[in-house]
Amino acid sequence: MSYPGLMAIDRDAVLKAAVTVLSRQPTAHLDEIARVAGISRASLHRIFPGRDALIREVGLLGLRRYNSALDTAAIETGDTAAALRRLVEVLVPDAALCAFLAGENQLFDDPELCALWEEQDARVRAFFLRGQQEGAFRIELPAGWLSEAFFDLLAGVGWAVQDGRLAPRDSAFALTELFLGGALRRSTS
Amino acid sequence: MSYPGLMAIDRDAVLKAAVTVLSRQPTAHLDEIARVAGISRASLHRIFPGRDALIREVGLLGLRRYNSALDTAAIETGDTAAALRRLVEVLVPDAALCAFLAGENQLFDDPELCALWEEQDARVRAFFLRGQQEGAFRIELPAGWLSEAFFDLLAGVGWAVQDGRLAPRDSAFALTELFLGGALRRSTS
DNA sequence: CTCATTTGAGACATCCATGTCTCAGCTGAG
DNA sequence: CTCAGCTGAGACATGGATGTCTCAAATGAG
Repeated sequence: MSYPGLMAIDRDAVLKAAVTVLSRQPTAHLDEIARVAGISRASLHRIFPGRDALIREVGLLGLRRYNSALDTAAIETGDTAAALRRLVEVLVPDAALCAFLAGENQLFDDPELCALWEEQDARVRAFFLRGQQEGAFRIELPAGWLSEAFFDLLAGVGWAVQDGRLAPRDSAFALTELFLGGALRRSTS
Repeated sequence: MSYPGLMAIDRDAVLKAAVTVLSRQPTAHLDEIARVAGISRASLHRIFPGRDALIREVGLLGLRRYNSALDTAAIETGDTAAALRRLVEVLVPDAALCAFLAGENQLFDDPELCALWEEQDARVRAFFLRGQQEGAFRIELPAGWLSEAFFDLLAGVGWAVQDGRLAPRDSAFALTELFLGGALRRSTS
């Protein structure tokens, strides 16, 4: 007998494969995605009704992961700089997923996804605003820009890691240090 | 009588329109690009043989602008931090073009474009390496990562400005300050 | 083993963007 | 005005990805 849960397992594996392919090549064919996922195009169609549905699911997965990362890092709690370091640690493994989100602007035509994103982005903006009010983050830079730039760098980490230009081991450090401390060396003379 | 130069004028205007559309929606139809450019699809096809040719031209334009920006900013000359500030000033007006480049990974299938990019990226990497050796940039962060992160942030500026989330007037400051100084406020207590 | 279920390979049909063509209208030089 | 050339609108063909189907092979429970 087959139980409905079986497909759920496949779904996750397929979604993961889809992220791998789509984050680099948003226009990749379904054949390619199916190949990387190790299933046939027919089975891919059995799991997801069509391309749009697949893309949407990947987007939803990304937003859910991002949101749960905000929870796990407890960004509303305690020192904001420390919270950001936690957030990076949690988020870096899903950097490719965020890279996909960053590159797929068309995805926000969907009202539900758009609303979800807006909600989460507001949360991150509020986080940076709190950090500014508490004196941790610079006030010359708009909180909205900090939020967006952080996400852009996260996506950049995702691309760099996938292409082998950045070691996964170093990615969290590279992101945290550059974003928080900047490229400029502090004069220690 | 018509002179060959006339089409060159149209080319630039069309390319500019194409950048506007494609940087946000890489899969935009030619009809949409033609509409934004204010010409018919037929004329668009008269200027560029096809979609691939158009995309390629936009990519080439981006690479050329990026390269000439490196020249204009004279990144091989003098203080590296000051050079980076100059580079940002020169590059920010073309941020949308860089956003297009950042999102169009498939573009580097073309050997010529790929070689051009590699050449320019090496130049930027050398710039950051020089800055590190001169004590201006932090040595904990790989020069390659600095180069890539800079470009990612530049693309982020392009997207943010196009969507009205960042004022063009503030974009150079936002980019320079975040990249060089980071988000963390220096303790002045 | 037996049978129900699932999967994969392939053959279609369909849709849509692209590429090509024609022709009428406009423009600008003479 | 006259005419050559450019442009836009639209029709049409084409190609390629997608969506749907069938059937044989593999799987796996009993």
